[in-house]
Amino acid sequence: MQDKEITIYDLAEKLNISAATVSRGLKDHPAINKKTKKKIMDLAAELGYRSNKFASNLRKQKTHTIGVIVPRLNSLFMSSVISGIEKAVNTAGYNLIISQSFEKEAKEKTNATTMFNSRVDGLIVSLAADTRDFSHFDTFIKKNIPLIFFDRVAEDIQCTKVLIDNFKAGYQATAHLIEQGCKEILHVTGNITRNVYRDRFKGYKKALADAGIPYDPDLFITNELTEQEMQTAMADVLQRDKLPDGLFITNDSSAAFILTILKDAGVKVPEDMAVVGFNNDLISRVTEPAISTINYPGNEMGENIARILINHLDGEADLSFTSTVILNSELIIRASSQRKK
Amino acid sequence: MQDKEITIYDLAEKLNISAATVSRGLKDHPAINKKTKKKIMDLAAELGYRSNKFASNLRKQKTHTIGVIVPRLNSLFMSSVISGIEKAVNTAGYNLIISQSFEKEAKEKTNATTMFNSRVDGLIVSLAADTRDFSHFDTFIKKNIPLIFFDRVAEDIQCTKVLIDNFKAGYQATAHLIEQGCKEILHVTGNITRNVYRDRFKGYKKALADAGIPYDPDLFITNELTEQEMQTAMADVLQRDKLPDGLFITNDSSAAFILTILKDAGVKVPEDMAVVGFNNDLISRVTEPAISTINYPGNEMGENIARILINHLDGEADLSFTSTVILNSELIIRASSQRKK
DNA sequence: GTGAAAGCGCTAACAT
DNA sequence: ATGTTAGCGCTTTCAC
Repeated sequence: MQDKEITIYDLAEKLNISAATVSRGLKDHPAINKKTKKKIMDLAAELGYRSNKFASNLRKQKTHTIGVIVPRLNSLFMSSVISGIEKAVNTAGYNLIISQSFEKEAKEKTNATTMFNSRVDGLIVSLAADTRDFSHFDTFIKKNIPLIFFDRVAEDIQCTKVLIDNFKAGYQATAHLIEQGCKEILHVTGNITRNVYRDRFKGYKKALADAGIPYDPDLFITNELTEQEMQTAMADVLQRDKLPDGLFITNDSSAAFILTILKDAGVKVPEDMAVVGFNNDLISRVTEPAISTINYPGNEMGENIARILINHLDGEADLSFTSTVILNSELIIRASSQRKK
Repeated sequence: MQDKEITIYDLAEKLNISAATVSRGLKDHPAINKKTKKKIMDLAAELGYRSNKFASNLRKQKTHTIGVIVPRLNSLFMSSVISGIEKAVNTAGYNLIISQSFEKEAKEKTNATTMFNSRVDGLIVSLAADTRDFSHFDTFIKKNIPLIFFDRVAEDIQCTKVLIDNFKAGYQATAHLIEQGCKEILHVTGNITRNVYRDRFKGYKKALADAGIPYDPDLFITNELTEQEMQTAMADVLQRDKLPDGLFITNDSSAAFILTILKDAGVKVPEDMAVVGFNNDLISRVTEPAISTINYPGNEMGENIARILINHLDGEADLSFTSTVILNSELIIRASSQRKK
């Protein structure tokens, strides 16, 4: 440390007032004289005073920190959610700690522990692909630390959830493929114990049913969504006698990757197979053909999440804390699925 | 708060020892009897004790928190760097606060202030595209808070920098295009006040010079790398009488986007124009044709950065703190630039 | 409108 | 090997 850190005592001494008054003045306490306040503020600015959060948190037993655990940060969707959260949180004077589970339950658990030990005032989570056990959230619930899930939610935990209507999105994507003349629609998705995948799958099945197309289990592939597994799964599909004529794939990166596999196999998109992805990541726009996809309001979702949490923390909206917020999503039609003019 | 929070005093009382002993036992102090340690540990686990970081930080005047400011998190490169940093930092018992500047100097400044007020023990930065003024880092330097830049570095600030040899990478990319028969190579890049872009540009010019090709300013485009600007810039290029026959583009997303523009304009890649990108993001592999690119070791970079910082903080390596670490990069040749078998 | 004083939970110098 | 003690900087109750 170069310059010594300035404390409220230093300010108090120089102004010949008490530390208590300085403390109050700094946070605009109503009982303090305007002039005194101004003197305090000015001196603080001049001396480069910064409040010591540790002392303050220690005293107040509140950290003004919010934790976020997400599977990964490398999608447009996630970064817009985070950006939305950050915006709302910053303006409310809270800090953010972000960590990634890399789709692993084990990492999610240690992340949750770290968050707990950092005494976050609230926790925002989108679950890892392989999380089956939710006991790492028990400590939060027990201590009444508010918990919000978004996108990939834990359905058995009673708390606020913010997500899109995955059933509807799955339905729309599938209905669109049917409308384009597809009859054998392959659905490639993640593990359906996770709500997002299960609901999309339900929407897919309902759209088939509504169109009088029987559901064929051979046209349903679920895996960990890695390139490796996509490769294997598609190799298998492409060896079948009867190829599917439509693909509904649960995320754009996988859809883009599968497009390269189809290309290598000489399958024409959309003529032989029409393709719909999910997320509206940049990647869906640069492939040849561009991929039809479901667009989700990441930023809006982030801001919503943060606002709900902060209102709760600031004690303004205790009541509606265990609600579910559904945001709109939309189908964006591009060349990969467009067969009719 | 539900259950009251357990403190070392609670543990001390139940075990009939002093709080100091508990404190020492908890951190495995060598002078404490093994049996006592075990008793302490066991009781702590049983009662769900968690150390109060605020008290500890307040006392130790150290936060064990490291701040990271990056332009954006949505590239494979950035997420691997972060992942590398997180890994190294976690194992060393430090926490991480991550924030994004979204390529804006203003946001970078407020982020830096937040980090400063959160009293991070060290700060890791990759600069926003439009940062010209570096005064927001002065406070860190003045207070001797270690600062590390990576990738997009501030050259005038004396501190550790971790990056790749952008000159070499730019040279390789350009030389490769020349080797493929390109004579009119357009270089599209960011503002060359930023080291990464300037050095790539220098490499580009050197490769041209070495091949006896004169540098043509019309074949050099610098902008903010947004889709909008790419669109405008390429529209201009495509109207020229003499089109370039090679493109060296400073990042894969832009390269992928430009590929779509070329496609719309009926330009064949690589026949009419050979294309090389930068970063080896997933996106470079899914376009048609796949994009040749420069691969950078994101994870390795992250781990390096974190280790250097932590060694410094833990007082193990004070000396070499103002060094520059150059990591290897490599050219990956794909279809977008391959004209000769 | 302002001050005095206690205490948040932990650590470390010093003592034993 | 363990205990005593003081203090990190802030907030807040209770005085006046």
